Amino acid sequence: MSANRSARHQQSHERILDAAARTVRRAGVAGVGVSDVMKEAGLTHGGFYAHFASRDALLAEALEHAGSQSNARVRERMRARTEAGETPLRALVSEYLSGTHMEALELGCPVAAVSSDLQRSADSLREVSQSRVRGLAKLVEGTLAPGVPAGSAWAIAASMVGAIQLARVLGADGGGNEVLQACREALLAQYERPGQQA
Amino acid sequence: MSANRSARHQQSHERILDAAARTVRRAGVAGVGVSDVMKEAGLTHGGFYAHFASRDALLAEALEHAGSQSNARVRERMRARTEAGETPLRALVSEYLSGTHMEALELGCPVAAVSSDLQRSADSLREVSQSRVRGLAKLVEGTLAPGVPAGSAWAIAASMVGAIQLARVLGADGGGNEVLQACREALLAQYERPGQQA
DNA sequence: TGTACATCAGTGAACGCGCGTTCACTGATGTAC
DNA sequence: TGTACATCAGTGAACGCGCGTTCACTGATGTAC
Repeated sequence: MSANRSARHQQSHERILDAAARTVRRAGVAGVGVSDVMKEAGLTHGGFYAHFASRDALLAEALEHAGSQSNARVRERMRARTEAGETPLRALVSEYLSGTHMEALELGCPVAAVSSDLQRSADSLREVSQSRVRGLAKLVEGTLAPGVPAGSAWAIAASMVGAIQLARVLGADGGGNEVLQACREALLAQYERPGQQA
Repeated sequence: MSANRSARHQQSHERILDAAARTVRRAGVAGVGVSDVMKEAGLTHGGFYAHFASRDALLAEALEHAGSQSNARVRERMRARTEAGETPLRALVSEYLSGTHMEALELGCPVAAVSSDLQRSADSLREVSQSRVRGLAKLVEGTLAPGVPAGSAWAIAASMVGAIQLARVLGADGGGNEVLQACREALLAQYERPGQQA
């Protein structure tokens, strides 16, 4: 069959990465344990070093993975909204600042999930951290109405990241939804121009 | 002299708390080690449990301490600005989103420093986390111009927290200052009304 | 003022535990003839 | 098609280390007379 050794190896690699990408968002950078991740991937800890040079190397790949995964997820959900007539900005804001995203720590935006860790991340994570942050800004930039200065992308990205974090700290039953709503309204009031189309 | 045993004990307690409040912001919740904190307070690790029931108890007190410390610091710096004629909102935004605050992780706002940790904080930290977040919103609320809806405090707090985090990830030489500037401008454009006074 | 005693903040060795990492081994898979 | 061999992904015991926590002890400080 087509399943040569390399393919099996690669499948395991991806399962490990997937588990780590979920774990790092759920438990934070310090909460990623080699044994736990391997167990979640259906393996034992000993085989880890056939896949990654070190825990640090795993973390860097996992962050990258979480970022593109989450990006793809948001973009896809946005598409349904823009096709229904929402402006790109409204689609993004509605998805990113949704109750669903607030509760989906494990599958959500890694920048929001671990930004405090990234602030002080070791050299091995610095690069991927910055590229994830820039990726988020790029995502926002693509939704700006014409005439809105490009620097606004940073203001919007910052609002979204901060809002979902504060909302998560308060919890859904502690005022989190009100925080999200206030931020959605503020962003749309300031940056959405009526009549704009995808 | 007036230095009875209780007073000495209390002085040590405060030095430990101070060290922990700095450490938790610099290194994150997971980065707080009992031995290191005690060493930074000029003591050995063995004496720790005469001061705190557990590491968790220290963390809760340290967060509280960091919060009021940082709050007092911001309020004081704001006073100089409002006395010079700035609106309270501008004073807050200028201080919170300053390069100084970006670089002063250890003495800055603990919500911004450890919010990712707070999102998933254990039960022992949940309460103090939420009260710190609410405290930040209260600080913002006190600066709102008349007529601005109270819910805006959440939008502003979220923007500030997110902005300083993204700026820190990028670093001063990686675009962090631009992020701060974009956020300052966005917030003032949306919420500051000219002619308002402290 | 001086001596004997009680208090108690702080010391440092020791503990059990879980972590990241290593390594000799197993056993399933694919290849050669 | 069948047998012998090579490859290599994954296993699980073991390691050194640093962590949070405990505890018997020290020695400085304050009190009693």
